[in-house]
Amino acid sequence: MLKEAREALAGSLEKSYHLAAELGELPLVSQLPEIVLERTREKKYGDCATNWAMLLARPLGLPPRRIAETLARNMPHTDGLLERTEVAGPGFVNFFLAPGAWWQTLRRIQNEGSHFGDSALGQGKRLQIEFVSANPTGPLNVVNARAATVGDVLARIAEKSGYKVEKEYYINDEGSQIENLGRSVEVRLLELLGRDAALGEDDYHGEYVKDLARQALSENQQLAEEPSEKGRRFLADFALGRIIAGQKLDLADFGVEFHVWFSQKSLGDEIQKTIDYLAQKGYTYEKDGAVWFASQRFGDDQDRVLVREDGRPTYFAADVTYHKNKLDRGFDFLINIWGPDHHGYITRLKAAVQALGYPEGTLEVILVQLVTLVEGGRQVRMSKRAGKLVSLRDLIEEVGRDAARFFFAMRHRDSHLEFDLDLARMQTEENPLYYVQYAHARICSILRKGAEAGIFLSSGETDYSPLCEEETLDLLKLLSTFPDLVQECAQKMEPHHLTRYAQDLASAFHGFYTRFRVLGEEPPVTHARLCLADAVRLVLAEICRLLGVIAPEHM
RNA sequence: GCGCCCGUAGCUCAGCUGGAUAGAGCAGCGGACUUCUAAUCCGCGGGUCGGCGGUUCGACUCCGCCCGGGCGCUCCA
Repeated sequence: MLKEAREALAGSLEKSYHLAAELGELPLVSQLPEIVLERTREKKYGDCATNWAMLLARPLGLPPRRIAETLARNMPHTDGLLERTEVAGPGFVNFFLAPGAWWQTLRRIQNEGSHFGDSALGQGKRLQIEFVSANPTGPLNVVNARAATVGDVLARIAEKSGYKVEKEYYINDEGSQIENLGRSVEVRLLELLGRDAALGEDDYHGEYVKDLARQALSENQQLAEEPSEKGRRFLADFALGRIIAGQKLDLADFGVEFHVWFSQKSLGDEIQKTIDYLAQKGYTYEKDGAVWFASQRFGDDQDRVLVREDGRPTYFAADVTYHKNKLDRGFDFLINIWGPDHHGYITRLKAAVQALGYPEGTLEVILVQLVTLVEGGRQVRMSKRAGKLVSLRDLIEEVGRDAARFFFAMRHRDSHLEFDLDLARMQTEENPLYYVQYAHARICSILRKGAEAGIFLSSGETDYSPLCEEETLDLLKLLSTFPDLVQECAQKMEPHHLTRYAQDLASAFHGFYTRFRVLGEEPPVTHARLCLADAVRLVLAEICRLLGVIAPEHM
């Protein structure tokens, strides 16, 4: 139900208490517990219920059921909102709303359109979400794809919830993994030239490295000469450029666009400045020839090295600098999305953000768990070392962008995700994505058929009173929970509720569709049902937009 | 050894800051197309919520201890 209706009910309940107190039916106390109206799980308990009487039992010194009965009896009339109240169980007050309460929802959706469900939760605060940020040493894989989906969907949800959102990708284009990449390409190049060379354990074994070597050679024939430092540098830069370009392209085809691609290399001397800044604040010290950050002061279980004995800054030092850079850009909140292998890293980075002078909670790190691919009832074996990973590109080609995104958004981000490739490929009812999309297409079809017959959505006031059957009201009730749902997703930073709701809404509509006709009824009935169908269409389309999948008009 | 995540129906998973008889999808079985798309709908079965204690009117949910699975505990990134 809508927030307005909830607030109205809570207000009436409090009035009821004061009325009862005036009549001497209940003792008067000054401190009242907060009224919480919760959705009921079962219809027989009404549309919503409150445990307020149970909370009042102690302060009033009366049995909760008696309080509940008194409150229910004294409920003032709430112009057309409430049908009746009941007292049940240990002292719940159950509210049964009148149809008019649900018709309000429809009016709202008609007025607000795709803005239905928008909120001011974020108060215009600037939020940056950094995600994927994979090493630029190979194509993006399925775990990156999951992170990409979660990050992108969360960004859309946050935007709808009143945040100003920027999406950013951090390119780790510096460090030993880049050296390894350059060497790996060089080995493959030497192989192409028929010379002796072998990959080391830390090198990249994937097929794409051979491709890179081939492309580099055709681009720069001088590479066929004796190996040189210059040639080596060319190879590393060439590979890096190609890989990053490939990642950008894959993500774009996956529907994920970043506002900023931030190069680690570009931090340059900011790293030293950041270390100096921390030193000046007294958060660093020297030990064993290294410079340490006193992260234990901020709850870390050990201090961390910023500058190695040999004078090179650690990756951590660069990361602290990067986060200082982000904060200097004026963001109010930072969200990082990482894989589970980085979780030991969270405390020290949060410590750094606090050391830089920002309150706890400025940085939140979300971990997205691993993905298992299943095909033909069997797990698809993947090995990073051997370079046998299913890439994001493969996934897009295999199951399509929409199915991949929907499936990645479907599970709680903290749970391992089993991705059934066969199911994702299916274009039948078993596939939840098609189930949802079909509901949308069906409604579009009704609207088209209506338009052909000269029946259009009325722009003015609609008489909703024909919408009174149980299934119809159920559909309306579900629609009215959408704003709460979006807020829940935003607050908990959990996108998966969205897919579940989409399935529920599609299911409710399919049921409605089977039971009732929209077109061909008496004009008032047809008009009212057309409004309802269109409202469902709008909400489904909005969910698809948030998920980044297509809401098809035909199927 | 320490820390984090997970353990719910045959399978994959929900379960909203503690609420009433724990839900959905898939798989299984049985029905429904002369009507706006049957890519759909309706019905049926299925559970010691990993285990044991604790907190309270009430626990899948909170706390403690175990069991099982995953991951992390570098002057690597």
